[in-house]
Amino acid sequence: MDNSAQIETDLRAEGVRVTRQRLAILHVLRMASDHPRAEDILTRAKVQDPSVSQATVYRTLAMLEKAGTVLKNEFDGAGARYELAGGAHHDHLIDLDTGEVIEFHSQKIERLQAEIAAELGYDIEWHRLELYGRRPKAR
Amino acid sequence: MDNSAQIETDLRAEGVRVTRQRLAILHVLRMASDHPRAEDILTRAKVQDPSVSQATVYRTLAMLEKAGTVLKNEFDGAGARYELAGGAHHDHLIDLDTGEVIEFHSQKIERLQAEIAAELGYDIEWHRLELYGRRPKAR
DNA sequence: CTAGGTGCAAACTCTTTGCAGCTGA
DNA sequence: TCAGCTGCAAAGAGTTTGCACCTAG
Repeated sequence: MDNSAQIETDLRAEGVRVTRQRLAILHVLRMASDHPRAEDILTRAKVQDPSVSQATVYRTLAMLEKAGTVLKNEFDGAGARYELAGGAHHDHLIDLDTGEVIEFHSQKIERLQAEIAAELGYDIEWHRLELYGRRPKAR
Repeated sequence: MDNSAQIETDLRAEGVRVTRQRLAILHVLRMASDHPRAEDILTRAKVQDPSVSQATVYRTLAMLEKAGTVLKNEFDGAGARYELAGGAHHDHLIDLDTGEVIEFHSQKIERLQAEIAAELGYDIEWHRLELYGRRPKAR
């Protein structure tokens, strides 16, 4: 079954207009295998639609984030990095040498987090787990 | 034994000058039970020494961070928040209603993180774990 | 047709930096 | 003494916003 246009359908259902610019930005996010910054998204979106502006990229990303369609990450404090929320929840491992971002998931850690929060009297709404490491040099 | 001036001693040993401004900033960090932002630190430091400037706060925090004396956190993307590194390692639970930051530590989670990284072929250098939650309403 | 979206450029927030004068060791 | 530190103010980086025009539905 083809659900590649599901996001657009959902947006329309919420009364959000599906514009050329938004389609270009969504296309970029769908194609991205990295976690691009706003600037990267702008550059790539302009390929498909040169009229896209920086302001629209930021406004669209904010809109999609609020809608739960995209996730905003702040890995290194040098500007946010975005990804489509589509798949299963995951955390990130950032390679300190290459900057590469690896996604992973651990049900055990998720469970432990919930337990710890419960002990402190809290319900977790969301969380952020980032591991920063290096691939040991082969010798 | 009194080691309240250990940081100053260490800094001097590294050839770093212990100035009035730096003492004021260190004092603020030692007194803080919250995780103040640069702006808060400036305001509080000015009480003890009105000559402290914004530039010096940022320069001193950067210096202390590099020295491993302070930890820089970026909880909400609205400016970094600092704390003295002195104690044991811990992670943070942020109360979404009050903004309060609670520190916690779990040896189990630390261990799991290392295991996961190892499976992916990495050694963890450092990590960031933040839980965002709410205290369930009593009923 | 018209409410919502857009480009442009200016404004904002947080942080960094160049420079000339100051000061701790 | 004098290298390192400081305040000031200007510059940067990333993001947000006001406004007049545009366009999807």
